[in-house]
Amino acid sequence: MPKVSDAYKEEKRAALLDAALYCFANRGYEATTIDDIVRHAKVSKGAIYNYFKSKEEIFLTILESRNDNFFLDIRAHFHACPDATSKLRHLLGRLRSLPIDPDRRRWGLVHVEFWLYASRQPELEAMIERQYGTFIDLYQEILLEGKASGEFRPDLDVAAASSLLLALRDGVNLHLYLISKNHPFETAMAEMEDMLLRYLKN
Amino acid sequence: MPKVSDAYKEEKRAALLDAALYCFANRGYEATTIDDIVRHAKVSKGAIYNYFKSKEEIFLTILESRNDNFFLDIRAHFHACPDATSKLRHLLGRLRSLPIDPDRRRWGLVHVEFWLYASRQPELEAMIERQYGTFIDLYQEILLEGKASGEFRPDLDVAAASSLLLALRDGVNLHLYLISKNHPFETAMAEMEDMLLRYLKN
Amino acid sequence: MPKVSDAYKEEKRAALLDAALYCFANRGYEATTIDDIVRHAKVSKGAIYNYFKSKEEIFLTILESRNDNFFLDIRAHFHACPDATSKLRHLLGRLRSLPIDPDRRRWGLVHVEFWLYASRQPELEAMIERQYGTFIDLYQEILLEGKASGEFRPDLDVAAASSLLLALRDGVNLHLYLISKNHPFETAMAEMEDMLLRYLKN
Amino acid sequence: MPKVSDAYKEEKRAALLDAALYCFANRGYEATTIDDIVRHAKVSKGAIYNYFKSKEEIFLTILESRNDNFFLDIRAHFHACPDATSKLRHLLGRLRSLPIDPDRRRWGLVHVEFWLYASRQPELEAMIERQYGTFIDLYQEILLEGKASGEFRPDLDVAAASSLLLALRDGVNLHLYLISKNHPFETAMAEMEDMLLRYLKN
DNA sequence: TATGAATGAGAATTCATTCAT
DNA sequence: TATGAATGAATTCTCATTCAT
Repeated sequence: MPKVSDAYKEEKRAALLDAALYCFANRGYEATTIDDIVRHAKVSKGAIYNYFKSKEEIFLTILESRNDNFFLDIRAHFHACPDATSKLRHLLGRLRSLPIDPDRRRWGLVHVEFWLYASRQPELEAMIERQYGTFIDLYQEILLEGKASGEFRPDLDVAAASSLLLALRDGVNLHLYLISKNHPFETAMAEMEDMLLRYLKN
Repeated sequence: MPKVSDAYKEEKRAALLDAALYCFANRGYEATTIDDIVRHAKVSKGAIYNYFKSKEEIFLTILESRNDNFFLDIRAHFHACPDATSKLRHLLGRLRSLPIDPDRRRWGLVHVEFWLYASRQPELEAMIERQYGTFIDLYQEILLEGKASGEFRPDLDVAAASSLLLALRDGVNLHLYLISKNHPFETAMAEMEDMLLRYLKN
Repeated sequence: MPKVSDAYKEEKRAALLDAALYCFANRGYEATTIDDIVRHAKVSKGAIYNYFKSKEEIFLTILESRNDNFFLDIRAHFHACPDATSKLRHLLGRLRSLPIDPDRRRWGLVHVEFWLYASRQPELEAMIERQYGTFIDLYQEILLEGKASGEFRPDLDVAAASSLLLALRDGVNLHLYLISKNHPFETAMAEMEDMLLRYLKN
Repeated sequence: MPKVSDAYKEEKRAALLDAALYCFANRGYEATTIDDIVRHAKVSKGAIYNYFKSKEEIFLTILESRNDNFFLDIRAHFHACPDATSKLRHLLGRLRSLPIDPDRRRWGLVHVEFWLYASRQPELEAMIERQYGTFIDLYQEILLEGKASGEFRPDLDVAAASSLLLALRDGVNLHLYLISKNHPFETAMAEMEDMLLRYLKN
């Protein structure tokens, strides 16, 4: 049985994804070559095709996995949040930590790159919609909880508000990624919280 | 001396830019080849290099020009706006018209692509900062006018608020570009206006 | 009769040759573009083809003309030379002046470039042979005169010696063109004269 | 791990260099295309870039290697030469063998082409100077040995004479490469030896 | 004749993927 | 499975020459 163990394969696969992630983040998806990735993973060029059938598959796998992990992480943190407001604050807090973490900033760009990439390819539309839907659901859940608990005003339009919040989050993300200088991060974040709470709480 | 008129050259240049714009919008900057552009412009491959020295120059020229036109257009409309609130409403109104215009939607993606592109190339950083700065100035102007006229609350942090508004706008833009289905545009826009006015007016 | 005067045409032709000469010398034949030449001549790109049918023709015309002028110049100087030895010294003196004249050094490279170019094209072989023959004739003439006058030894093999002298001259030329640093020009030239006279005079 | 042996790679590399050498010799460096080389080497276009990073690198590699081999060969032959005169004769003898070997003649032209090429590119100046210096050293060594042994006259200016000899050699080379017809090779070579010995020995 | 825009056949190089070992 | 050499289509840009005006 010359077949290597599944654990070994899984490990190698993960190492390849890590290497790809590193390269995508630093150079961008298009600019990253298979050579870059295998060099980084210390693996031969042919080997990578035993694990993924194309560069695109690597890209999509990473995106999916990061998204999944993101949600797992969020959910874990939510356990410690007694109410909707604190959940919202937790989400906003994540944005706050971005400016000081260059890795996460670089990664944000890859996410945007994926959006662009996917938006040109009809067969990826479903993937975008799904990811988008998952976020919308998360926000709606919080808003509904807040309405139920009386934290947020009863006439809040949950569907519209959640898509608005998501847009705001992504816009702030985008600017954080792209604009590095002379940007009043701290106060802008505080203002954002202020604005949101005025809007949600009445 | 039968050299062609300046008008002819200008026209041809514009036609090339149009062709490039069309291709960039449909395929994206990276994916668009010079061949695509010249085929679309019904021009030989060499001809385009009489007008632009590289594919990148075409890209940047389009970006700059669209940005300039955007501002001219905005300023023109502002003349009809008596106060800061109506100016803000005008800006928000532009977002509203996006969903029904597929061309503008496609173009939004090219804009985002430019941000990504520029963010990887240090020599374009200045261009990003400049474009960003121009928008920030526009927003600050409105907010200051609103504070002076008493439309907006006197303790508004203009710097933070303008960067917040810009982020919100770009986030909404992004989602409009990317998410085409099941998106409650209309109500989300109304909510956005509601949220902003609550925040600005107190 | 809309035909311009022949004098005008001749002038323009000369100006084009001058411009081409300048460009060839500075960039080399291959690297020089028609655009370079017309830009330098302040002439339109199409015009040059009214005077020469190709870039190659310009090249060959210049080479021929420089060669002719060279001989005219030599002959003129020879009138002041009473004997073979002084003629030879005059030719050697020309080499001496090379190191201090950057223009002539640059031009030497174009000559070599022509040799290379011509050596690959059978139809130019005749031109090389002709130019070579003209030089050989010149040297033979001097050597014969020197033998007749008793300046040079009577058993000198004029045919072999002239081709030897020419090779020596071109070798020195080549090194002068190519090697710019740490080259003992002055003493090497004196040595060359010494060597030649020992050889010729016995 | 069935990666090919180093010997295989070395062989392939050598085969590519041979193909390039063949093409450069027949068409010249500039005129030779990568397509020419790979067609000759019966290899795909991409393959060559696994061995060399550019056409220029191929060129320089060949030049360096031929130069190195030349010196190894010379040194090997010198072991059989008892004195400076015989060493000098050996060097002159090499020139003699040129006319009958068309390959070496063709190669001489590529060498000259390299000089031209290098003389236009500042970063190659060092390579020229180095190769030139190696030759000068070789000649100086012989001349010094000849002076020490009393073969050559004691007042010989070694620096000047070596650069003179080198120029003579390259001039003769050049003419051999370029002039194929009606050239009294044999007698010219004998004359050259005669001239040199008169000059060196007094 | 003069102009310079247009042409289009290359040129060097890249890179995802394949495949013999 | 692993290796990395091989493949070759695709890409951007160049430039001598042509040609409509």
